[in-house]
Amino acid sequence: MTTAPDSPNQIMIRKLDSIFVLTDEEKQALTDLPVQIKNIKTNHDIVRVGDQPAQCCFIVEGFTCVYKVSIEGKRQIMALHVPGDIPDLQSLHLRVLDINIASISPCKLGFIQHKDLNQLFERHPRLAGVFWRETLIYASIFREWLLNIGQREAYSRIAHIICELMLRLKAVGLVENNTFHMPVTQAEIADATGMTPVHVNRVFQALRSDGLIQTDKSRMTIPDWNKIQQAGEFDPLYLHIEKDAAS
Amino acid sequence: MTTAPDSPNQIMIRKLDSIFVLTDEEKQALTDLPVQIKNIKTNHDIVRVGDQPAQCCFIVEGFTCVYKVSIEGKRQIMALHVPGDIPDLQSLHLRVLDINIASISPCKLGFIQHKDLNQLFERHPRLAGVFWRETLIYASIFREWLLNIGQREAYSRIAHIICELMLRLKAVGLVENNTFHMPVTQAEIADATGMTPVHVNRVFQALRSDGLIQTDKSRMTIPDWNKIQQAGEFDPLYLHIEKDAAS
DNA sequence: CGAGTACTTGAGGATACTCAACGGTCGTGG
DNA sequence: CCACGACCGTTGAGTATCCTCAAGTACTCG
Repeated sequence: MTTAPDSPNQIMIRKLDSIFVLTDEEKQALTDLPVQIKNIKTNHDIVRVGDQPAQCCFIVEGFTCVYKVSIEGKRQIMALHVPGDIPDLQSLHLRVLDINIASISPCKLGFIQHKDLNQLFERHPRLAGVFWRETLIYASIFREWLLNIGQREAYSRIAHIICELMLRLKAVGLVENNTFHMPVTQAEIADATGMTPVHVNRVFQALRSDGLIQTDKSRMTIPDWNKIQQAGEFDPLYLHIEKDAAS
Repeated sequence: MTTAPDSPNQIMIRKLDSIFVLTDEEKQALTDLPVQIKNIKTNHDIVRVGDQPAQCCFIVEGFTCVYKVSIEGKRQIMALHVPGDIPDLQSLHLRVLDINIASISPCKLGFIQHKDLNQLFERHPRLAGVFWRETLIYASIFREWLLNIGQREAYSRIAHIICELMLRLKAVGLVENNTFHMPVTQAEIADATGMTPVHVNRVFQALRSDGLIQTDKSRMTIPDWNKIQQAGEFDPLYLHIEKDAAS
């Protein structure tokens, strides 16, 4: 009685439901949101600094990242986004974007008009709180990354980011047998952790030889969660996940 | 006809007005918010990881910081807050705090109950958007700090943080003749920039001898804005300030 | 099969850290 | 009024983590 189970909106609903349990009515309202689907290629800017979008997008498939480039030309990746995430939700209240968002893999995106979101919030005031909460969790992740980059050494830093991705993918049901698709290059990990690709590569080798990760192309397997969690000093409180999706 | 001009709420109103111009009616509603004032000493935790506060606070006087401690015992300061700021506004939608907030100078704080805020939002829906915007700007600052720590070298990093503080203080009218009160120790700057106090000290000496800053106790003077702005690669877009307060 | 991209390896070097000690200032109390 | 402790800032010497530069190897795709 609920809805088309394969509507692209479902992945976003699953994500939101993982951080704040939704009623059936709210899920229905979200399912009915008008959405425009677009496919984009790898390494394509979705929005750029200075843009003033009238819409935001959520990820149906693929990974995106938020980045800025320093005047010296160095790129910092500030966030990675996985299916279900809404990377530019902030544009709802910050009209002028101060960041770039790009795909780092082939992506399927769903675009929602701001006006449709605002209408939704009028009818379902609790949902405004859920979306607000979503933006606050992104802020919380930024803070954790600050701790990560500022205080942890390279080995823990990379272990931490892998732990985070695994839990976030698990929340939307994209982890099976401790294995998940992670289409992130070592160069991108480098830009996300404030390191060089060369050093990331060396740390990856150390993580592999210590049995913390197994990689095969872009598939990542975590043989021993406790071990990598400890290495990454990972405490999931900051993700504010309330409910894990069973996969 | 507005209100008691010296009510403690005014500093918060001035801050909010700087990021989203308020109507007189909205200012009045904010002035009427019930507030409890408390004075606290330096280096005192206001809230801690795991707390579930039913209120949030704004700063009337003094500076606070948001911090976390890694398992290795290293402290990362993720944000500095100045008068007018609402450091724990996120607690409105993230019930369990994942951060600590502490004073770094003697502070006067105003506490607002969550229920009073929610009531305010019901009567003035636009204000909910303003407070949401406020949390989004904090997120934007976190992102800029990521760029700062991840990609810039020590000299620019410290110049940048000084630029930011000056602009934020200017927005609430706390800068006179390019001089402002900055009660932040070098050890705190170190924890905020992911450096050691020793190295911060050396960079401060370089900044002084290059004529970018002048310090006298906790008073900071910026003789040449363009120079330090350039050194810090500082672009204020990310602060999303719409209106500067004249001092 | 060639070009592009990602990954890997080596050697040398620089930024920033660690450890340790000293000086200056301020508030407190005898 | 001076002595004391506490905190902050400063300086020096040695060092480690991570960077730079450079080249070479796999893999994928048209």
